[in-house]
Formats: sequence, C-alpha cells, structure tokens
Amino acid sequence: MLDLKFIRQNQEKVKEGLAKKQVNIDIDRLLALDETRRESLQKIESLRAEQNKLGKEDIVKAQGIKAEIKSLEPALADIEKELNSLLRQLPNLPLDDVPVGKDEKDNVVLREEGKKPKFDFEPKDYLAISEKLDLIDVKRAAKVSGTRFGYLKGEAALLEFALINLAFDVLSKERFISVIPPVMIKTEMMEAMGYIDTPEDRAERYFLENGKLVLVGTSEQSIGPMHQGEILEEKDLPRRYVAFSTCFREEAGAYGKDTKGILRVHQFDKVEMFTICQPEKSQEEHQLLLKIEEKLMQLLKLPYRVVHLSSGDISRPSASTYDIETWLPGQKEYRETHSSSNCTDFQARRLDIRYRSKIGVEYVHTLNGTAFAIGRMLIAIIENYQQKDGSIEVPKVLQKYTGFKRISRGPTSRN
RNA sequence: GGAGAGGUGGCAGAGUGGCCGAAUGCGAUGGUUUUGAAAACCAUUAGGGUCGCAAGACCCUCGUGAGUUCGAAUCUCACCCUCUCCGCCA
Repeated sequence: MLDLKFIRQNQEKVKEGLAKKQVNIDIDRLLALDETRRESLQKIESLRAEQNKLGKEDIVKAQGIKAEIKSLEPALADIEKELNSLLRQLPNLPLDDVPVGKDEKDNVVLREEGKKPKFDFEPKDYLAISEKLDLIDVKRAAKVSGTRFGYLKGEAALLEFALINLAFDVLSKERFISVIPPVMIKTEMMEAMGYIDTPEDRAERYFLENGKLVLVGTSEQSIGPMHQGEILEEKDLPRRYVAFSTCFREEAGAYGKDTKGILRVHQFDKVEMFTICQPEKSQEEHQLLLKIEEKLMQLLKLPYRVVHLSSGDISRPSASTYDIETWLPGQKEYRETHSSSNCTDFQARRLDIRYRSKIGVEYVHTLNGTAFAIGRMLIAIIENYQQKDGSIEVPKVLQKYTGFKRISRGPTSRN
C-alpha cells in the first residue's frame, strides 16, 4: 500500500511510477475521493466535538447532534470504501534505478559469473539424466497427483537435504534466524503481503475449503506476517530470517509453459531469506541478499548471471527485483533460480509493522530473497555436473552433507 | 471435539456507565548527584487521523466488528485469539 499523503503530495511521481509498472489506475479519482473524505470528516468531527462538550448538560440538543452525525456517516463510509479499494489496487512503485520496460524482454543483465562447464560430449537435459538414474519420477506423480508434480527419489532426495543444510549453515553464520513456518496462513495475511489483490494473483493461490486459510507460494508470505501489528525497537533491526518451507503454486497463467519435468511445479521446497530493516538501509540490505545468493551459487560452482528486472516485470509488492539465472547446459539457456526483492514499506504498511527510532515511529522496509529453490537447484546441479558416463558428480561443498560424491547406477539403483 | 477462564499502553497489572486514553509497578529516555558507575531523586514516555507555516486545537482507538446510550474499557450480540481441564492424535 502506498501512503495517501505521499500520493497527495507527489501526484505526478505516482502516476509515472504506475505507468512504469504497466498499471492503469485513476489517480485523479482517488484524489477527488480523498478530498471529499476530508471535507466530510471535518464536518463530522466538529459535530462530535460539540457533542462531547455538551455532556449531560443538554441531553435534547445532544440527541439532535447524534442524529445529525448518524445521517452523515453512511456517505463517508461509502467514500472510504471506494478510496480504500483504489488504494489496495495500487502496486508498489519502482525505485529510480529500476530499468524501465514492459516485460521480461526489457530486463537488464548486469553480469555473468562462473565458468560454464565444457563437455566433450553432447550434454543432456536433466530429465533424460535423472530418468536413467531414477532420481525424478514425474510419470508416477502424474498418476497420483496430476501434472506438474514430481517424486524426488534416492540421491535426489538426499541432495535436497544437503542443499538445505548448506543454506542454513551459511545463513546462520550471517546471523539469520532459522525458521520453519506454517505453510497455511490466513487469507487476510496473504492479502497484507500483497499477493491476492488482483484476479490473476488470486488464481495463483490454493485456497482451502474452509475459506479462511490459503497455502503459501513462498515462505515469505508466512514470515512477513510474523511481526504484523508490531512496533519493533530500532536496536533489533535488521531482523533477518531464513526459512525452509514447501511452496504451493497453481501456475494458472503458465499453461503450456515448462510443462515437462519439475522446472515449474505445483509444489516445491525452498529455503528463503526474509529481512526487516530501517528504510534508509533497505537498498544496502537488498545488495546483501543478492551477495548471499551469489555466494551460495559460487560455493556450488554453478555458472549464473544477475538480472535486474524491468519495471513491468516485477511483482506488485516489489520496488526492485534482481533475479539470478543459472546456466543449464542441457537446455543451453539461463533459467531463473533465485529472486530477491526490496518491497520497501509496501508490505509493512498493510501489515502495520513499524519501528521506534529516536525521531519517532516509522514503517519498516521488508525484503526477501531465495537461498535455494530446491527443484531448480537440482536441475542446475544435474545438468552442470553430468559426466560422460551418465553419472552426476556431487558438488564438493555438498559432499560432506550427502556422504556420497557421485550419483551413478550401481548398488544404489532402485525400482 | 466437549467444559471453563480470559484478551487493557514496551511489559506486568488496576479499572463494571460520565471524574478514564486509562491508577500503580517495572522498563526506556533525558536531567540532578558522582572521578566513573550503581543507588537515589526529578521529568518525559501509546498509536493513528483532521485542521494549521507553526505553536497547538480537535476527533478516533482498551482483541475485531456491529449494537444499546446524550455518554461505553465497563452493558448486548457476533467473530478472532490465548490459557486451563477432558477426549483424540504424530
């Protein structure tokens, strides 16, 4: 949510920002409503003041004022309803350094890092490799759950635990607080996080039958509301969390896209970072999250590139987003594996998370970033670490967690 | 799932129709004292909104929402949450 006062005082800036985000909302209508609201409010408040002053001195007159207030209130309520609904529809505005553009085609590649592996054979696609080694079973998953599901089996399952352990080890050292959060949250919390404001957004969520709960699409949605309604002390900031959770996504807008394998599935596990900080520190914090993501990639020795998303491609709550795309030699392209966003005070306003500084009480900024999205990391590891003989080498940093160095057919093969 | 108790400021806790945005204690902040600290003492200390250049004035908020009343933390209803006991259960 944007600050109404800010909108009032920066009309052109807001309109510009909305245009950059490819969103069309009538700001003039919003401002007109705001104007009427304040007029109406003044009238009602002065009546109330009069009523309060009267006390029990003139009960008949007080009754008259009461009736008058009652007659004015419905109009105000209507105005506020429309005003709030308009306010809710506004996305966060992009920061100044965000590349202006329509969609993902306008994203800007900032840099490429790591060495792409060289093969003296034609590298295979992760599905082909993992089918042979019986690591990923999408056929049986389709039988049991439908399309866009998968079973991770054998070493793939163990590799997931290794990745989780690596992420938690690295992030604990950075003083992140480890969390395993609920994956079902109240719809009002999902709303406060800014993920069900539009019909398209709603279609992406799994709402539970009881109507009160919704499955998270990322643990960010569960961690953010932890501090809902709280006023934090400045000395407790930044507050950094690392959370592991399963994530659930309808992938409603993705018909026909990435239908094979486990690149885009309804359910996957993810280690996610979420931090809360002072407004003036959020850009720096965003760089920290990105740096940690890159560090994790470097530990795995995976080739990747960093992309600054264009204004038209970033999510509603975000003011600036960097993606990390990892090189997949089997598919000969970079695919998104990480995403980190600075949501500034957008979520904090709706969640009502503030902090107390010397100057006063102010809204915090919230940020989130992927540590590891497990499925996609498995894909990246399998394709980058594949060997000529069809086996997969385990990245060195993970070996101490897995206990094995190579995944190949042999005594471990299963049915 | 059944029975009972309860939700008040940063925390603890009083308050059962106007004198209450709210006693008291703790904490926090500033000050006095001290070589420094502690202790003691003094002062300040909820959030939001409207108007205003400002000083300030006024309005709203005691889990949430509706209601009764000239007037609600206090009475009524609904909902949410927490705790205790019983049942069930990984």
